[in-house]
Amino acid sequence: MSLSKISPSNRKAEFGSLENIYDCIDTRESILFNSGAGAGKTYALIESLKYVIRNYDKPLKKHNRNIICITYTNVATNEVKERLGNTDLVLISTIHERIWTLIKDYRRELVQIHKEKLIEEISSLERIVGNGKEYELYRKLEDKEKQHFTEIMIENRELFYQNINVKAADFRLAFQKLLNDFSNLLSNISNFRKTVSAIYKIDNYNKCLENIKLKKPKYNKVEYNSIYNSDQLHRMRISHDTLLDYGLKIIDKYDLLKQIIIDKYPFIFIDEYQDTNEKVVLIMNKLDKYSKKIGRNIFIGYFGDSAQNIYDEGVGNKILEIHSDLKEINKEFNRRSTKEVIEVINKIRNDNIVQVSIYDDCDGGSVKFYKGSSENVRDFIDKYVLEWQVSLKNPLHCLVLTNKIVAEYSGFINIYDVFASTDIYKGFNYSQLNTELLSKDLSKLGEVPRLLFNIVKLYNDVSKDTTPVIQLSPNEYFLNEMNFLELKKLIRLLKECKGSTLGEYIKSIATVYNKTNDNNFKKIIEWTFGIENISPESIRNFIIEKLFPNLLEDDIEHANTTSQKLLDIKIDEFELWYKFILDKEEKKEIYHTYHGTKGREFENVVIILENAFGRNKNYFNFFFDNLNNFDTLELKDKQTFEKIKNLLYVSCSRAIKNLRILYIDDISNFESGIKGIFGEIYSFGNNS
DNA sequence: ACCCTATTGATTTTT
DNA sequence: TCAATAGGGT
Repeated sequence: MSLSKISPSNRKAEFGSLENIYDCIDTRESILFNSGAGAGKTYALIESLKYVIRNYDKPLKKHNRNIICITYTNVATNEVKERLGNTDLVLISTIHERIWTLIKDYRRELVQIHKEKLIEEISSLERIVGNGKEYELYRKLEDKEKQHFTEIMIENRELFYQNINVKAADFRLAFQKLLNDFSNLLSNISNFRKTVSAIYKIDNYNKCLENIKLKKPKYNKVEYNSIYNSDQLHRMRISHDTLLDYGLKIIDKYDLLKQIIIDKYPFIFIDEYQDTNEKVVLIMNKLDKYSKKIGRNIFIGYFGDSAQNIYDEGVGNKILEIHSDLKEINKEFNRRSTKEVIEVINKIRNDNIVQVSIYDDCDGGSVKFYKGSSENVRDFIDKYVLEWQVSLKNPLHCLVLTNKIVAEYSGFINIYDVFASTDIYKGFNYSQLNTELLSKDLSKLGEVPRLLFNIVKLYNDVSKDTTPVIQLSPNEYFLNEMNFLELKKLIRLLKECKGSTLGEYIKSIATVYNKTNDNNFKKIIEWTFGIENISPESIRNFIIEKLFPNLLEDDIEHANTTSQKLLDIKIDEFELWYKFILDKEEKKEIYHTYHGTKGREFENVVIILENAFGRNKNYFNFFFDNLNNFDTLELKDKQTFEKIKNLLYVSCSRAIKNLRILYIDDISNFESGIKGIFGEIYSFGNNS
């Protein structure tokens, strides 16, 4: 077995970097702990938390104080909780949850900040309408005409939203009569939509301000709910970014709040600092500086790696400009990968952190770079499934760029495509699709995906005899009440439901449901579907209603065929999807997006690389092309370069032992850049 | 054939 | 939001 022997001197050196942190904790000197991929950053974080618990337990408890630990994702929160063990001294959560608990009781102050935000938004919208080219036609109207037009549009909101996704010609048709006096405004529909949206927003915000002023119920508090991805300011609802915004504002504004936080939470730890929002760092900086001003002590520890900053919002290496006077501690050991992998990832990051393995027995891995084409991808993966003798327990992990490709290779592209063609997920809401259909955080599932999840769960649980019956039930109490005979009858009924497609399965369930008088069965089915009237039609209507809100007569056919397509998909495909989001795939090769692998590690990794990413047709080739002339690039290009570098670094550093890269575009223009990092370039497939 | 404008369709990730 | 394309006008 390799990667197991640590020499005493390395062990001592590693402990040394921990001791550096401990010293800073004792002197309350805030730190920036930087370590490369696989350095055991989370380990250092956990050990630091344990150190604080060990040494400050009594005084903290005596004054009812806590340690705060902030992570970037819910998954990471759970991991830290698990690894740290049970303690009520440390409050572990995501930044959003923490900030919200800190500020939510300051209702009046939040409403005040909300009012200021609304006023700010109104004037910013008015500025945009006053200057933007898209609003020119509206701007040219006389004041009276503007008012008239605004009145018409506000009266016909529903019609507007019904037509929000229709093609330009149909949109024009829908509004032609209504806007006879303003037909020139309809010359460009996208501009028209933009203008009207701005008008609606301004109107909403003004009405909201009015309601706050009149002290109407529901307008006396601001709400944050993590399932919304965007603000609904006029409904007093804020989303993730605005929460941080309000947090920063309220902490900036009220010294008393700063003091309370400093008093109650003298130790704050932040995991993956590089991807946390700038505003969080601004908040921490304010707390740090204020604590010094009033002569208190607070320790803030940032743990992360600026070379792994892959999200645009993340603060990255700007952190030192925002939060000054941080003591930097670097850790250069790698406790994840073989030396062959480490050598390559060091070349990618190419900065002051040059990792060495902590293990004496760190060889035995391999890295190879192949050129090929998109037709070769399957063969390439198959080759390594065989060659590396991967198993269900130790599968091959394949990194691709988009969720769509993940869905395709994982075997549920039909599901993905059907959802992508529905009204609520196409166009503007496209990004919502990945959240609501593919998120492994089940609380994020959309309404229809949740319904499908429940149905497939039932199917899966019933077909597997090993599933404890208890899991089928809405609550344990209800099943505990059942006697053996009832239980047997229930299981028999559940097994009667069959079908090879989703539609057939639903039909079969509905048939049994309407035939039987077994209340236990009925309860389970009602709980699964979340509705009381169970019939193929009612389920179908539910799906259509949710996927096509504001349905127009003309589009009913499209909605019908789309929902039929969904119902015609094989249950087997839904099972693949179900196991994918549960992270319980029973396959020898498992697909991820590059971004989705953050913080994880796999023994064998294949990366499918290409030029394009998102809208950018020249992404990864841009990186390899400019490896040697980074200094000559413009600022913006430099930032792009760093982002690509970080993404490549994150993906390649997931590998523990073996790493293969297949580049599926022509690389002849930047071969030397690739060779500089990966060494020899091999050919795969027939285009050599 | 060319120019300009309008329309359409495509995208990573997290809270 | 933005780039590619379709379409209309000359």
